[in-house]
Amino acid sequence: MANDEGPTRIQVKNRGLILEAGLDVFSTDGFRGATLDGIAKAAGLSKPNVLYYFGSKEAIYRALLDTLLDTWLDPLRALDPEGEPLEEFLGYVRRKLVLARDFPRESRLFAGEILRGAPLMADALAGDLRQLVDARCEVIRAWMTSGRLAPSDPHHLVFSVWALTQHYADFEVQVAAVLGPERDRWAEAEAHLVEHFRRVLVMRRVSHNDRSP
Amino acid sequence: MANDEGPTRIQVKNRGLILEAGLDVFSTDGFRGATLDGIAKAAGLSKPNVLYYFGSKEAIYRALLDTLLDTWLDPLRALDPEGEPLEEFLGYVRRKLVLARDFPRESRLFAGEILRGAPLMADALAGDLRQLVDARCEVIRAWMTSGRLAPSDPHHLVFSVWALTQHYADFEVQVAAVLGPERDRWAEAEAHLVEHFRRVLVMRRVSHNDRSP
DNA sequence: CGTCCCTTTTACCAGACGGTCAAATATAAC
DNA sequence: GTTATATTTGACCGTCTGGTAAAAGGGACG
Repeated sequence: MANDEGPTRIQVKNRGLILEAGLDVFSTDGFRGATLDGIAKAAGLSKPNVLYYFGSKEAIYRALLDTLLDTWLDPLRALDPEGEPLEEFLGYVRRKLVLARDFPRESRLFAGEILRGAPLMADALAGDLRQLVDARCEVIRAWMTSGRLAPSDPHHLVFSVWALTQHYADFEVQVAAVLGPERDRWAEAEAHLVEHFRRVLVMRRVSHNDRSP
Repeated sequence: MANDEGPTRIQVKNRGLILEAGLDVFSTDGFRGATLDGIAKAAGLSKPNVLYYFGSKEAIYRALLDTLLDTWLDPLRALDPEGEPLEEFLGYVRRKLVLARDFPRESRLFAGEILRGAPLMADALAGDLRQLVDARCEVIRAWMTSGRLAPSDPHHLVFSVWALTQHYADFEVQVAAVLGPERDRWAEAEAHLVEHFRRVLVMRRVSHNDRSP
């Protein structure tokens, strides 16, 4: 395996199989709930063979988390300071929702890690994540102070995007149980969220009797 | 233990200790991640002694879940069809947020169970939960059709309350990492959520140029 | 004091789990 | 085909885990 010319075809294939299987198992059972035997079976390999590619169960989990945060933050990263504020933000919401819809296992893996106190991600959260969020929040704040978006706390606004989009992936069984099998959860969610954030962010003309009965 | 006169004082005390310890351990480690030894140690009892009160690890977990859903739905149940719609709904949001703030372990326990596909709660979700939600959604829908709340899908509106309030409990480490230690997460969250839902729900006068540049 | 029942502990088990090791097998290079 | 290396396997180990059995405390009541 110590090789000058990078990974073999077989290595690429099997590492991929293992990561895929690991994503399946870790996202449904959590780190402690997952077993090497389970991952090995899901990958179609023997347990020692899995350990030949990843030295330990934790190594597989870490490898998954490493790529995860980056992908997960792409929609926020893509928020363009030069664009039209409202459409830019709604685009962010849509991209985040698409991510949740197309990669629910990744969403649940991430959720499980955070839920348990992020033992392996604390650094990334306080580092890369916080930096990116702070930077984008400054952009949003500028949009607000220039009167192009209704004012509110940018950080909590971002939290609300995370919460609302990931809810549909992380708590899918609950959403499905309440809505029933016929309704198209994801289509409804997109319509609802876009309208929601439109109402939250569109500037309205000040009207002294808006809140009177 | 088969007794005519209900549980002994000592039974009440120890069952309480075990449930409290179980809540601690299950909410941070999940069902599979939790161990009887861990629960026993947290409760200050020996493992067989724990099993004397609850026949199995799963029995402790079930006992916790059984009481959980009811408490968790109280704020929604308390929504009064006769009240003033907007304040009634905002009151619901506040009560739900207080619950998340004061009982984060319960929130995480619930989140973990749903995240893993709700193997022990599927019935409750499709039964009691769905019934209550459907009923309250009818109330909200009536408020909307009578023009006292801005129209939107009541079910997704309820989801958004769940998502936004529980986010602050379930992903507390992430919120804390991004906001830093100084800011008062819960106070800010309340202000932000109340304003958020106000904007979403307050009827605005129709204005043909609201969305024009 | 003795008896009954509730409670607690000590010792233990069978299976699961993460991981190791050496041998066997496949693959590529010459 | 031979050799060197990469891959795969079966057997195994120490530990952890949920759960059991039986016997030892302990308190209320006669």
